[in-house]
Amino acid sequence: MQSHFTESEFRDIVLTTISAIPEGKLSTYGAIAKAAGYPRYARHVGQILKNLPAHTGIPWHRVINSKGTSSFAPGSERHRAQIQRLTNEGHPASLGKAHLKKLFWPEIV
DNA sequence: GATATGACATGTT
DNA sequence: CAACATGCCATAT
Repeated sequence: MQSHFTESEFRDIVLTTISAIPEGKLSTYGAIAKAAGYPRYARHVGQILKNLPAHTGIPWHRVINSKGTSSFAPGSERHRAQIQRLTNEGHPASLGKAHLKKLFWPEIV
């Protein structure tokens, strides 16, 4: 696969995939990458979301790391925002791996 | 090209 | 459970 990123094909499919996460469910960077058809591109999923505008329809807050935690620096604005929204959608403050597995979203678009 | 850097993941200590 | 080590791969310097 060489650099698909030039055409932003990867970016589009990733955002589409994330948009498909049902409310109340969660997913991880790795799972999104995989579902999008790019295994091992977990870091890049993060890179894409990082450059995402603050106000967007993309449910970026439903994407967390494999530990079940927000991948932000504690105390940062986005970190709180994510936790806030997740709590809002009915998730416990601290997500264990078991919990994460239950609410996981493994579907292919 | 070489090195450093990431909203990551997984396996060992 | 936490800290560390490796693997991963595009981007930036």
